[in-house]
Amino acid sequence: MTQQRLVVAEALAAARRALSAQELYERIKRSHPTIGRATVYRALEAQVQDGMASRFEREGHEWAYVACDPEHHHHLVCTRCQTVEDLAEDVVTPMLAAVGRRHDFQVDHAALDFYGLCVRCRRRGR
Amino acid sequence: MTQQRLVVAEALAAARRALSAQELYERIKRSHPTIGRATVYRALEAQVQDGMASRFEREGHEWAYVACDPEHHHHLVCTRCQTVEDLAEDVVTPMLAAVGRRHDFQVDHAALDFYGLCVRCRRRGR
DNA sequence: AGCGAAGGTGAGACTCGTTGTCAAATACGC
DNA sequence: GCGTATTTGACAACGAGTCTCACCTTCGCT
Repeated sequence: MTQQRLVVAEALAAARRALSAQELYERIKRSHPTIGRATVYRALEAQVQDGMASRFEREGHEWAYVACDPEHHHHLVCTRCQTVEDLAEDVVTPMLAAVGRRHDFQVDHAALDFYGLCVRCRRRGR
Repeated sequence: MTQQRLVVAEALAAARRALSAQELYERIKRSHPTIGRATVYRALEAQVQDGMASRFEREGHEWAYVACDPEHHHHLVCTRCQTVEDLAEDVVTPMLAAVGRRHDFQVDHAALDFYGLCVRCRRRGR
């Protein structure tokens, strides 16, 4: 665990919302001007690998990353403010079971992302 | 609806498994050598837009496309043979409801992809 | 059918997010 | 502390996807 990996992890965690690699790189550069772009990309990749972050699709062919604790890999993404909420594990487990039961399929892992409006944006919206 | 869009749609449907845009382009070029790369990409994009295909992440930063009827947007992807199965709608609906109930979140749409082994590969595997 | 507008196509240049390379710097086991 | 393995930063390279533009289809309208 190096200094830079920490910085990247912290920056992502601090954002508390979905960021593309590029956006994150630019943010970090403000406080750590010497950091290399490749370093940020590599750190993100490593985080995804280790389950400390996860990646999903954003509008229009773009990857976005969010920090997440290793237990929660599924998300509620607010399409207005880009805030990301973890999906409670106790909702996921029955889902996986249901899928395995209904189809004859051995689920290894899943990517469950729900897009919509969070409470705040919904209230503010109208 | 043009000739080329049809060709792309048919090629994707015929594959019956997940293909990257590049792979699909190369397949189509075998039978239609004059087709342009951009055309295939644009056709795929249009199909995703219209709900005739959908896109998800494959191992290691790659997009993959599958044909699907407009009703079924969620998939079971076999990580061995890349076959894609539609997720039954009657499993999805309760999921969305459960999420909306558990979290105070207005789900607009969701990307639900389950990865694992299909029956065939599981049987053949061991 | 014939016309005209609107939009799609093909070829290739181009963009830009991401990855590879390599010498220097840093982390970690002993 | 000491040596090795790994990571870093700078930049070059790569490549999937996009843009451009002249030409060609499609389709509504008459």
